[in-house]
Amino acid sequence: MKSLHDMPERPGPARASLDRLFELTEVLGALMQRGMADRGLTLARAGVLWALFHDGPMTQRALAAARGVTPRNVTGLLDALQEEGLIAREAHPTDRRATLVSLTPKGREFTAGLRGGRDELAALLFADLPPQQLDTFAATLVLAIERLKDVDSTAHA
Amino acid sequence: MKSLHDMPERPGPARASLDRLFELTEVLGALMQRGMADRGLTLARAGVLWALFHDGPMTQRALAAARGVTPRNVTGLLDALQEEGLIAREAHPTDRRATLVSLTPKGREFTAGLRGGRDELAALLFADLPPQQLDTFAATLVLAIERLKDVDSTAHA
DNA sequence: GCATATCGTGAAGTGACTTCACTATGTAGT
DNA sequence: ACTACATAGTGAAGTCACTTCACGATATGC
Repeated sequence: MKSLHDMPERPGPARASLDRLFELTEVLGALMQRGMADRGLTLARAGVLWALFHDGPMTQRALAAARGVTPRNVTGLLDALQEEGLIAREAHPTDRRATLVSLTPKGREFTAGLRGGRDELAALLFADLPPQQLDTFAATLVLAIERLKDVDSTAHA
Repeated sequence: MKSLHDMPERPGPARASLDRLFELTEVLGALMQRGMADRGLTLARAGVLWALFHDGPMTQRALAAARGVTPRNVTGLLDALQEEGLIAREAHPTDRRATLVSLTPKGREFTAGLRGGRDELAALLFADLPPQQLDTFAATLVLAIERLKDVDSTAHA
């Protein structure tokens, strides 16, 4: 008969894939961090710029929700970005408590550069792959993301 | 004739896959961080434990190289782990400058728990996938990791 | 109007990380 | 053996992301 402990001895394809995922997370994270450092800012600050680029001007509160961090943290990140001239704080037209954050021209230019870098990297990584392989890859990624989010939400309960 | 700007308008499968990768990096990172926080420690500290678990006792210098951080940082992480009773510093048998770091029984127990959690997650994510899909996925991951490392090393030049 | 929720921010603190300087020790080179 | 140099770990000081708590200013519901 098969022992309950037959499986754990061999890696198994599922575990191997997850380990690859961990490795990729590390490498990709490091690469992004380096890329941002070369451009003179940090991942957290770049994330704020990216959110503004995608969704347009918004309040700091909305930005905090979009980035999943505390409002207080957003204040600090924006202070730095404003110092660099990449974002601007304006008065909110109707709510005098809130400030409306938007990209300056310089911020827009910078963010367009980011987008270009991303597209370049995407081409470098995947452009030469057979469409079917890339499809399978993307579909599996989507599945993994979905299940990970599930785990996270049930863990919060 | 086709304009040079035909392509950038559509996302394209390569860019979509890379964006998924970014998303997964975020979600997986958040999940790991939460998992470690629940167990009473941080990602950086857990990484040190994991390295010791895999490669056995080693000097702080070796640990720094294995984790890709500065030796000074290792000192701080080990201080915390030693406080928790998860690692022990012993005198190096031949080199009196170095300290040999090893897992305590408590540290080994803890790390075995981590491994169990990883295997559980792997099963949850991938166990029910057709072998061929998982193979394609893993192979593409390996390719992406390899190319990312390439980019990083050439960028260092 | 008055209670209450919300917006941003000062104050204070944590964790991961860095660089620089310094001591203690190993390793040559002559 | 003695001098020169590299290496192991750590104290000091600082940066960045992030948190919680408290507070003043405004909005909003009743």
